[in-house]
Amino acid sequence: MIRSEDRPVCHRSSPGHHCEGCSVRPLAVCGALGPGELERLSRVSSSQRIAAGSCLIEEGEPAECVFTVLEGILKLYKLMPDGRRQVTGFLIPGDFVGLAFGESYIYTAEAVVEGAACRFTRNQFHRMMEEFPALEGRLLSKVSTELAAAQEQMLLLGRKTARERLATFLLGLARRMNRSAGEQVRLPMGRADIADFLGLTVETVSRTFTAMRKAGYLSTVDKHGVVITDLDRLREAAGD
Amino acid sequence: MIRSEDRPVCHRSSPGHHCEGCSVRPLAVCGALGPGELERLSRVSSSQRIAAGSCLIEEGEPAECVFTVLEGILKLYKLMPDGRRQVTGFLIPGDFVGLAFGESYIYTAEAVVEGAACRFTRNQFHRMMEEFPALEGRLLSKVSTELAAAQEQMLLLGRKTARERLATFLLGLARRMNRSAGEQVRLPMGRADIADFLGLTVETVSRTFTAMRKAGYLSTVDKHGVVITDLDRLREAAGD
DNA sequence: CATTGGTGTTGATCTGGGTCAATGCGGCCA
DNA sequence: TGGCCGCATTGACCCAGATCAACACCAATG
Repeated sequence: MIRSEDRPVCHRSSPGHHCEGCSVRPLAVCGALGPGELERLSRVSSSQRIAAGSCLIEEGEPAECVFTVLEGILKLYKLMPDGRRQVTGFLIPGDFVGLAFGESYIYTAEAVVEGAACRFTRNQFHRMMEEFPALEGRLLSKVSTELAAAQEQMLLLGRKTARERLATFLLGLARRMNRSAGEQVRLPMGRADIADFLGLTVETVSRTFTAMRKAGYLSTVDKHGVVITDLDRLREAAGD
Repeated sequence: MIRSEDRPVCHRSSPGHHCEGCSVRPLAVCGALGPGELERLSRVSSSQRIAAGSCLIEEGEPAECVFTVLEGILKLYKLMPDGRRQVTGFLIPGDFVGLAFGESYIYTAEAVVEGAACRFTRNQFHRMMEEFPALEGRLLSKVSTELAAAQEQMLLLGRKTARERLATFLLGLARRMNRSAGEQVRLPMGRADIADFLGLTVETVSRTFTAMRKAGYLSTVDKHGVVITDLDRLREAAGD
């Protein structure tokens, strides 16, 4: 296991950037704002690169900032004292990070691949929400979507078999990445991350991939590429 | 298993009620509003009783209304086609029900014991939120809290042992009901509901209760009462 | 080009919790 | 007062997935 002192550190860049030209804005909470408001937003935000394997925020640390993912993939996870880990989700550009009701972050957000995020202090973001209720509305909608996904994941973790879990995961990923059957789905995360997301071990994930390959549901390209070759049967294997 | 056609039906009462006098308001989203605004709210809401075992909303049904729990306990759950069930949470007075981004409810809300709820149509509630952003703020805060609880539950379902799950559940319940060690915690739900919440079977829940009783962590009063007799060891058993 | 370390796969074995089945135990109604 | 009926508990056995161990496959490094 990688401990925090082994991980690369986030590089913090200067705030000289422009929200108007931001390509993820339509996807993000900031999509709620008009041109004049974006000017205000630009002044209170700053972008930063995130090296692969580095943590944007860490569970238990004081929650001072919130972020919008600009680029890359992040994984969110919680740890138990003995090292058991549960990945609670993967974030893609446009997603919001850092919601913490209380003083501290309740999960760690670690970059799976190199990326970037847009940072606000919680205070400034709060002020922006008070000033522009549309921002709060967008955030509510984002958080609600996340809650729905979390409930779906509880069903997966509480009641699905290993095969159903992996099938559900792959279908969800394909849908989220707008891939249809036949197209390649990229899995930027490693087997350990998938296992910790699905509540399984790496061995079981690996065996289940092999079983699905043999059953003809899918083929794997290299260790990060999957092609769904029989969508119906994969759907059936997902069980719901 | 109880199918919907066997269940009692919700009784719908008239809208003649007053938000000002509402005892759960301080806990609920409506706590955001002032006296004049409550007058408006009274006009678009109506209260209804919920018989034990009846469903306030059902997974897959068109999502027309949202609710605040006034009284009683509800369980939220999702079903798989073959009947496997995951309880995603229990609601107490002040909690909000019915968030559904999309056309349909994504879970069923069923009364564990007889209770009551305050109903709004989604449209009217939306209009109220646009008019009074503070309402949206309170809802965001409620939903964020629920999301945090859902992430905690993912850790439980994905990574904890049966003993850890039950210990975590009991500690959470005691905290939520403001009970300290030595006081009785009431479990209005049956073993099947607990099992479906913790991703276990009734047999395992029962065996784990027995093991904890024998180990001296707790004693059971009747089948719905639990007294935590050794808080430290129960905390230790929760593992985190 | 050999070496090493990180990641994935496969095999053998073990076990926590599931499954199946019997029994206990009130509460309720006739 | 006895006979259900709906839970909860307990016991015996089983199995999906965990654990432990070996090995394969690069990519990076000297």
